[in-house]
Amino acid sequence: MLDAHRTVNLGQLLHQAFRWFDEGLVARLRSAGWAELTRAHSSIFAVIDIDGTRISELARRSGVTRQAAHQVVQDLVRQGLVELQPDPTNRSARRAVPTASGRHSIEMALTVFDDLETELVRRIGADNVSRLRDALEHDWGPPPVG
Amino acid sequence: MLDAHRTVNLGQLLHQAFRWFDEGLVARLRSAGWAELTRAHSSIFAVIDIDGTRISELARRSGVTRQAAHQVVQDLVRQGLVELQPDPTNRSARRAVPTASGRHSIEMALTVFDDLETELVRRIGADNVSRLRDALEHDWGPPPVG
DNA sequence: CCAATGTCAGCATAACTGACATCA
DNA sequence: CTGATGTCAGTTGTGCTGACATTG
Repeated sequence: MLDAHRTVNLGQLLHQAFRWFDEGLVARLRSAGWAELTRAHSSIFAVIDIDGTRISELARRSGVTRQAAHQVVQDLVRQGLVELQPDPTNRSARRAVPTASGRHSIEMALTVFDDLETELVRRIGADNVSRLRDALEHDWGPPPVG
Repeated sequence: MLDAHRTVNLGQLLHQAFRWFDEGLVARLRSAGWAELTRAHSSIFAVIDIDGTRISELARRSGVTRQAAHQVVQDLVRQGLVELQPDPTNRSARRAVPTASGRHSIEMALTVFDDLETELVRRIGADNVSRLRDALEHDWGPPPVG
């Protein structure tokens, strides 16, 4: 019973599943020409709006600090995938807005997401995938700390 | 349709779910006295056998390089949680074996895993959790690269 | 005065690649 | 000779905390 690796825990399983998607995404986008793609880039790109999003909002959505999101956005700017524009509603804020090239990359990424999910359906069945989605889309609330 | 954050993808959902478990685990083990615990430690501990495991095998199970696993094992040795013993079947190999203190930590971790899963059942229901498990325990195969 | 935002700097963690010695 | 294993060294990626200026 103490044999930890035999009793596979849910956290472990979720990690493996996440990596399945992450590796698939990065591998395909790289081979499609996005050479400098890393996980940090894709995780920001996964939550950006087509018409632009504040850095602090990107941080909240992707679950990292403002400073970490800032760094990734600066790199995406360097790669020509997003532009920083002033936020008309707040002069202390700026919006990260995808460029034409960035929008093209987002389209690619969304296509890859679909492909990966389709491939998963082929491998474990549509029922399992939809049940997986159902469970994950529930509100789990914050991780229990106490 | 290009609004990426509205169409939440499975990879994103899996990442959030993994972090739910990971943060819960680390928070509880830390407050139970394991001060130096990090994700790297727990991910190795999650796959070690009670009677010892080769470093290269730990690497394969946890999905990192031999060198990365080596580093974490060295740190676990420093913390007195595992010992390195010669492998009787192969003189170029060594087994990382949990100490008494290490076995105690593994027991704690397994208890926390159970608690977290129980808490999740309370939040999203037993049906959802068991369906989640079912889907994740299928063999997904390697991430599609081509 | 306070809260949110963006930014700069420094630091810690974690995993990587490369290289090499040992052993089956 | 080849392949697996362990190890050392160097490097990169990633996110963190702290601090500060600006804006609402």
